[in-house]
Amino acid sequence: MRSLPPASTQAIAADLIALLVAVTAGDPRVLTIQDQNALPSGPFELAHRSLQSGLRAWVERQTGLPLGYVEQLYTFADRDRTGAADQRIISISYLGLTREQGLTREQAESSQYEASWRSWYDYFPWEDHRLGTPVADKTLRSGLTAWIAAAPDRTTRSHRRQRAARLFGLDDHIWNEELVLQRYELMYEARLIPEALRGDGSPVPTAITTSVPGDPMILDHRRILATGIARLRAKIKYRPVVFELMPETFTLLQLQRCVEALAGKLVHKPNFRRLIEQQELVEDTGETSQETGGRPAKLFRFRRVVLAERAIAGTKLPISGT
Amino acid sequence: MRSLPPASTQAIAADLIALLVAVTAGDPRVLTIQDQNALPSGPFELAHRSLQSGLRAWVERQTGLPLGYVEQLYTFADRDRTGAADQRIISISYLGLTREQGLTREQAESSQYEASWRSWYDYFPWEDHRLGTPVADKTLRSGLTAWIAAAPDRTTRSHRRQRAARLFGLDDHIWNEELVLQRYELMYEARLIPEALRGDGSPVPTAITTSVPGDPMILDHRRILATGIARLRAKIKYRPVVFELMPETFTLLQLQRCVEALAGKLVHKPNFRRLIEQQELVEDTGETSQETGGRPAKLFRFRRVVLAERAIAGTKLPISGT
DNA sequence: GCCTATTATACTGATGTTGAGTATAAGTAT
DNA sequence: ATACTTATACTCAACATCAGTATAATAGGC
Repeated sequence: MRSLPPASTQAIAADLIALLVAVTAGDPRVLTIQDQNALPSGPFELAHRSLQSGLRAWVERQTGLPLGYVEQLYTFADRDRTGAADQRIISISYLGLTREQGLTREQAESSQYEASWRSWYDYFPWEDHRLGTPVADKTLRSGLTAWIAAAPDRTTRSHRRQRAARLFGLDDHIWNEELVLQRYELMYEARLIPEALRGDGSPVPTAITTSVPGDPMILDHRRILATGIARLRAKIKYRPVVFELMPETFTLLQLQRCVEALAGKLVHKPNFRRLIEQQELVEDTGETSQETGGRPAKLFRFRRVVLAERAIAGTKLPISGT
Repeated sequence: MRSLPPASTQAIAADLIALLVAVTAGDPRVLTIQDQNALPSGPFELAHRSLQSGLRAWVERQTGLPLGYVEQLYTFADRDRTGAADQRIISISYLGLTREQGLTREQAESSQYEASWRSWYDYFPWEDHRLGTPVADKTLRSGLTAWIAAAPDRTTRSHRRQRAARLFGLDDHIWNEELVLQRYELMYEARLIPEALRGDGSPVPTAITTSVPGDPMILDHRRILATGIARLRAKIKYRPVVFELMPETFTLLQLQRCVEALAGKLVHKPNFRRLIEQQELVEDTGETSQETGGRPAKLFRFRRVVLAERAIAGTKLPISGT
């Protein structure tokens, strides 16, 4: 077994990739650059104290966004993810939660990289189940069916059918909104998305491929996005991170809409309110909002103390399996 | 905002650190090298297809261990974690589950690095609550008390008291076995562990420091171990990963002891069995084990199919908050 | 043969959580 | 005024969880 450090002295470089999420107008959005098909990335420099501080410094300087919550997502270094074969880039991806606003003048005016916010459902239309099963499903389904039918033998076919059914909530399986990455991976295997067709010379089933909606991204950025969505959908259930995405004060329905936007499905209103109140996550500001079109709603504020209280204990949000 | 790759071409190297876990004789153990205070690490080479395949190849070749489950833990690159200031090592840590056996001859005979299995409670004695609150607690508690008392002002003191109470289950707080990392970080801040005293020239409260039990490790390896323990303790509750640590056949009590070893606390037997059976995680082999000293116990086998079935749906284990 | 230690198995009840439905209050648009 | 929208407050059944108890089957020591 090898001894300690003697680290390899090869041509390796490190990049930080930022997945910045905000929720605006009931839409979960990600910050993109370059014709809106790439995630912003920055170099990891020796000057940085740590990976996270490197990311924070770089993002806040360049965008002026208030980065509340930041967490490491995943580290990638697959050989085939970058074109060059002799050099290797390690990409450490981070998920950051913020609010869509306050892009610096510099940022807003510079159209060089065309930084802009885009709904993550532009890239994953099949992940939005708020209005029932999305339209994408019809073409997606035929793609899946073709993939299942194309299996070499009976058992493989059966396995594929099972897997597709479980992941996409077919037959009597229920839709599980957390399986974003697994669904993406299945579609990659099934070559239903353009990314799968890069680099190797195997036949391209254009008929299927071109028909499945959802914009692709460069390299494996869409995969990183899938990872982030999955992580966030899981996290909001046991950590009070949603509030990083909310304005200072908000109504309970706004909060609910935000959660629904992230989860991609609707929640039961009375239960949602019960859970929020039971856990004392918010406090009444005494003010009301009349912009709702109906009875004025109380405005609440996040009780910042719970961050200290439950850095530990955790939280619950009612996103059920139905 | 920066464009895409232009990755920095600085002196950066990448290392893979392996946290290999097995459970033997009711003890959760980790593979260590170098006088048993370091985790094995290997280089990340250009030849490797991906990070995970690099780790797998390297571990299995050198140790002959059957690596079942492998997952990425965390990526570190803090400046102060390595001695050298001008070079930067990115360490990607992985958690691997295996069984303690089948170390290759080469491995077993080579005493060069003295690879050996050690109980993770050697490094974290305060994490084992199977026999009630561990003895470590007395010295640990006085350390915490000193840290609380040393706070500069009243509010800080109150916060420290709160935090310590919640993390270590003092007063009427319950012990949460998942907070391994947070406890380690508190102790680091409170300078109750030797690692905290490296590198900077601040005063050393030897009286306290030397009295808190638990072996230190080199660099930030003990922190990585804490991260891994926390991850595993969380994971066994919703993923059937325990079985990677079990022999082919086992009794329900053996399984329970394994879970208890990992969680560091005892579980309620009837409830444990009910949950295991309800979920159909195991199947009867028809054989029994008489090595228990009592009534022969049925031998069970893990139903490998559930890996396919619930790569998705998840699993439950009864590790309660009491 | 009896006692004890060990495990297997079955049941019970209190408590808490969850999903879903209903009723009433307070505003706005027509 | 009326309808429509949203806010807020309850209720209820189904289910899961925690904890405790009782009984049966086997081995080993005395």
